[in-house]
Amino acid sequence: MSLDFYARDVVQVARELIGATLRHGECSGIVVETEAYHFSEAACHAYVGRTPRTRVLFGAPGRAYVYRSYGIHALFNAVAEPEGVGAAVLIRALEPREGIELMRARRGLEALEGLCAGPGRMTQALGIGLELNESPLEGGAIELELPPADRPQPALVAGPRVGITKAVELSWRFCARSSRFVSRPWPKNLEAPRRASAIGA
DNA sequence: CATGGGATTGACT
DNA sequence: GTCAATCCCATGC
Repeated sequence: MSLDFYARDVVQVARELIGATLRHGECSGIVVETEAYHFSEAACHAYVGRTPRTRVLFGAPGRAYVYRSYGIHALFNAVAEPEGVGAAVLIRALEPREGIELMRARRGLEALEGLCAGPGRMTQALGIGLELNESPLEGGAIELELPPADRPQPALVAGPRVGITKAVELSWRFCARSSRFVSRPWPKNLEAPRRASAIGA
């Protein structure tokens, strides 16, 4: 997947990453849930500008942004937008594909549906830690591969992002519509995903 | 240098 | 439904 893919509108990248394959070591899965974050809105870490923490968000697209959440969990993002624009796509859930027994061992859980259903659970299942911050998403320890061009893109639903208190009005969370591997049940009133860029919407 | 707040999860009432 | 765990880092004094 070329850098050009990531150097675009982060909301569009978040949509198109649904269906991609995320791989680390022997474990892999299909991305079924993403969220977009852009420096122009307050829920994004890059909202505060360039700091030691957010430097990677403003850096080259197509790299990993991995940070510690609540002192406990590692959350994995793909840096998007051209260099100089702070933005990233949070990968929140996978449909497990390879290395499932290793994922089960790491998670202490048998059920497929629970292995990668949530951003902290997913990184635990795949063994992604903070040391992978800034690593490239192609040719490095972590690989993010777009689905083959002949596979139709799955139907998406969009809704508000999970676990934030600012910029809650943005529908920048995307899920594969019928997937049972998403991090939480979808709200009752489904919202059709927006076609155009939602930056500033 | 002290403080406060999380892009969460799992255990518990 | 509620709540604690746990630590990095941005902020303010």
